[in-house]
Amino acid sequence: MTPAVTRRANDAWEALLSAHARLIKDFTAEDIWREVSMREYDVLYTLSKCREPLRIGELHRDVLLSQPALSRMVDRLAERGFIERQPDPMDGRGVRLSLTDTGRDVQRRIGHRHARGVARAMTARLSPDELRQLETICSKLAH
Amino acid sequence: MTPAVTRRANDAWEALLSAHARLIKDFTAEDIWREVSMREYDVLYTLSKCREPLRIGELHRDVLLSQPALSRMVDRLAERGFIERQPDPMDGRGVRLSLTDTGRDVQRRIGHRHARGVARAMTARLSPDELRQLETICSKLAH
DNA sequence: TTCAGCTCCATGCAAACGCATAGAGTTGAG
DNA sequence: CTCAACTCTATGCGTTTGCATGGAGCTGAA
Repeated sequence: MTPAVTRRANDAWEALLSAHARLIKDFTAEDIWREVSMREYDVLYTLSKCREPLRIGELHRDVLLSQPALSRMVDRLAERGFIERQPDPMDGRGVRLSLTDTGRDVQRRIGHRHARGVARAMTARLSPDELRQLETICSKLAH
Repeated sequence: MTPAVTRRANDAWEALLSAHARLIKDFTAEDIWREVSMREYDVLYTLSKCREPLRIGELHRDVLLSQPALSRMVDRLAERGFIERQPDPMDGRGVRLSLTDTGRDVQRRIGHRHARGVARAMTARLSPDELRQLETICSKLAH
């Protein structure tokens, strides 16, 4: 690997990091996180994408939290009536998580408002073509 | 804004978020964070880029931490001898931060190893052209 | 010059985090 | 069948975080 490519890779990572930080700050500043924090929303959103109940371990692959932190967040969200924990009939160690009706409702409501903020921020800075490129490239990075 | 563009914007953001989470996890797993955590490194790195001492407020623009959290992280890093706080002669409220020699040394050492990990991860998934596109697009998002 | 309003950083405090580890359940070699 | 090794989730504990706020210093209109 040439020094030039190494340099380019690091510049790209630094830019990604800056973009992420900037956008997270912008989105956090939006006044829609009264019911759930952005991190909690992330969990609800991930669950909303799956028809079948998710194991905590599977959820952990998508969420940037340690397993214990995620376990406790699930505690709180269950306590508040947003998600439901059920023992996994296939595996006595496991837990199956699903949204409650309330949880699904909250996710949809917050999600709708959040999505508008995301669209506003992204389209203000990028062309449709750039949006497509970004998604393609980031998808490669994620897998 | 058409629904299709809104959709595209949200897909791009979701991909960016996934890529970020995945890479952060990968980099965190690297065995180079004995002396400083990745978040602490981020502060040292930001300071290393600036010739003149930085104000905490300026640092705060680059780092994804609340102002109080950053203030305390600076405390700890100063306590450990990595950075130096000096009163700002121009502004009695302000503090000017700079790396100590030790801090600069640690930043360089960790930075070198980290950069190799970054290059490895990024070039394994993206072509040089994609790296360039990613940097261009993310730079637009960051400003 | 004064002082109300602002900016900057630090601190009190409760919530949330990560690391290490425990406990319960699964799996596969013998 | 047995049991050592492994997987999955939860818990103990010290650290770090964010929110609310405090105190000191700046600034500009009166």
